[in-house]
Amino acid sequence: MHDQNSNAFHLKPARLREVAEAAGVSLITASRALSNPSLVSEATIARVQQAVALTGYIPNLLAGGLKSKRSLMVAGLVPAISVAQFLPTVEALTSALDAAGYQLILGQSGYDHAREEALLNTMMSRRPDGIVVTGLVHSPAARERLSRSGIPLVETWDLNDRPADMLVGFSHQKVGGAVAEYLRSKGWKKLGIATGDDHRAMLRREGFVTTLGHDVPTAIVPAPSSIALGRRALTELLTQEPRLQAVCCSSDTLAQGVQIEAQSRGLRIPHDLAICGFGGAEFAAHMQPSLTTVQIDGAEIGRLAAGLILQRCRGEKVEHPIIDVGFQIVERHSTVAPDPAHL
Amino acid sequence: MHDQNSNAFHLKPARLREVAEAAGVSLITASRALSNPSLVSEATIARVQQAVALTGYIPNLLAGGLKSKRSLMVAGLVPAISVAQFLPTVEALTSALDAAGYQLILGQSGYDHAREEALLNTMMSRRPDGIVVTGLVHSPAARERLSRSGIPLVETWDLNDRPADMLVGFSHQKVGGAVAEYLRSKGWKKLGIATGDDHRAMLRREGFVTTLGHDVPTAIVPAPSSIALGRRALTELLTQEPRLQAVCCSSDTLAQGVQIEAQSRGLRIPHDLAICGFGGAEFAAHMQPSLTTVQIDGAEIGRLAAGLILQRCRGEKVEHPIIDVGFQIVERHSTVAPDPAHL
DNA sequence: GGTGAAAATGACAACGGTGTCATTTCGGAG
DNA sequence: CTCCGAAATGACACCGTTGTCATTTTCACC
Repeated sequence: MHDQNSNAFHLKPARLREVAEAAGVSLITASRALSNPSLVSEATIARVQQAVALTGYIPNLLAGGLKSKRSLMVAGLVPAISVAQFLPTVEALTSALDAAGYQLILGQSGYDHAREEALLNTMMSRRPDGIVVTGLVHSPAARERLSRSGIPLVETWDLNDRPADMLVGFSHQKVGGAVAEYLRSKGWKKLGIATGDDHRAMLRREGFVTTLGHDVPTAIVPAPSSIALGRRALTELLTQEPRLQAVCCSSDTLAQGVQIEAQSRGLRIPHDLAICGFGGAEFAAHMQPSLTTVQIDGAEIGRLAAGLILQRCRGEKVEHPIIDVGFQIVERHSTVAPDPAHL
Repeated sequence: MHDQNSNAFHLKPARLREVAEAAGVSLITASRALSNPSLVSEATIARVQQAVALTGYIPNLLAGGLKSKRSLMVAGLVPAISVAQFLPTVEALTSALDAAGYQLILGQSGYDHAREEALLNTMMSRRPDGIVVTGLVHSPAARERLSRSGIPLVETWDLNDRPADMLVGFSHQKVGGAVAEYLRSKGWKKLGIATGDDHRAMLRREGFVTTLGHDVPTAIVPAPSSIALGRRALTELLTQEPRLQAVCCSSDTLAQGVQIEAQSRGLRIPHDLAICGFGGAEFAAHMQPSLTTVQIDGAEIGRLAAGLILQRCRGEKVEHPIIDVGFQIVERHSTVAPDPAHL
């Protein structure tokens, strides 16, 4: 066995017991030195840390979590990772949790309620210390299970008087209404709407239509949206209403597709067609002409959600379990008539 | 206590023991009925499943994983979630793992080697059944720890003769070289490069420069890239070389910024400036003019990575632990001279 | 020096499952 | 009817850590 030395490293990985032995303390003292140092003397902490380095010890959070009932994991559910809207939220959520020693387990519910329910069950079997979902939890059975489990839950990107637990979002109806009023205030008369078929987009459409007080040309495309779907949507809208003046889109990507299709038809924007997006994507500001959009602070939603979960994990009382982060219409060239006289 | 009944649900959640009692079988039989049904009679399985429904049992994967040494989790590391390039990979990875009953724990290493190392340690303490990183594992200490741990590891989005364990990727040097040759073959002479400062982008640049055989105007911007950084990069390149004819960009987003800046300066694309992106983003096809880019099948990388991990988890031997998924230059209008005479 | 409270440490059991090996049941062959 | 192997079930210990309670040590103060 010429390589007996190197093989020594292939022995069973060190457990806390080995660390404790190496440090000359009891198992439980070693445990505290690592996870609750305030209970242990400085000298002992140092010895234990030295022993950790020596043995190459890697804690086992499965074992720790089992006993302590703190898994230090938070489950996060998004419809699909590729939905750009939610990225800043997921990113901020991951960062904020990580800073507190928590990690995110990611799940894709795929805009499917049955899938969402199954995924929540799977997630719950990991005993996460919190769950963050984008959108509301739709399945009543899942809501019931979640509330029974006592796991802190944050619903995001939506608003509701009676959330399952906590909530960080904004009112999609209000967004739709605000866009309708905004476009009308700019003098556009023949309005249309191009929208994905997901729940939240439908709420915005509802607000849009309700505020206008009458039905409008509508193109509904399957979520998630894409440039190609945006092009198709405008084609459909123009079939419904050739004299269309403005389009409200359920995402910036869709709006981009609408604009590309419009330009390829020789329509001048906004003179012949005004466009409003949703989401506040970076590229919206750089489009030619730049795109008016509804800005949502997705990162803030993620941070706030993490904050709520962490507060609960620390056992603190959450004063405001419902947070409305609002929204903001960012006016750009795509909706500002260069020559109001044409109206 | 008018609601004693409903309070009954707030009792401690059911454990497998309670399920077994309700089903009239032993604890261990209940365990097998759920996790290894082939060992249990049909009738018993049915009774256990009924008992599960009755008690509202939710398994505890922390406990199961502790004993069985299968956590059913895979750790995934990306530099940042917002990096669009990796999204299809993460999405496909999540889906493929989910189909096999595994979930992904997500971590953001933030282009920082120290952070990467710390994050890998944290991840390892969760005893994942596999680890997938985008890019190579850079820290030697982390590589050492990982290989000692025996956790299946897949490095992605890069290529290397001696991966830490397994690898799914492609050669960035070759990409750089291929783009250089392609642009030269199209007749462009004064080439420049706009690139993020991350490791892989630098490798592409190396391939680009090596193939050309001489230094070129270079604008290096901090990762992650953005449209704004693309605009700035072109400004810098034009300062270095006012007669610049073509720009190789390290991402489609950067290329978009370069194009916007070029157009705002009145440069015609590709007549006055050719642009090549990287990543195969959807919007590249829809830009005006459409953007030539290097297409990578990110989703395939994710699927293959999941496949390798799962093979290892099943104890199968992996025949080809190094997979080169290659790349493809997608030619579009941004690099095809409408009038070769101008050259 | 004695006293008491706080700080530091330790012993033991337990968290909720599954691996391992032992035992029982069952069905078909002789 | 007996016997044997496979199928089905069961008993027990154990995975690696932490909660709980008990014990020892330290130290300020009278």
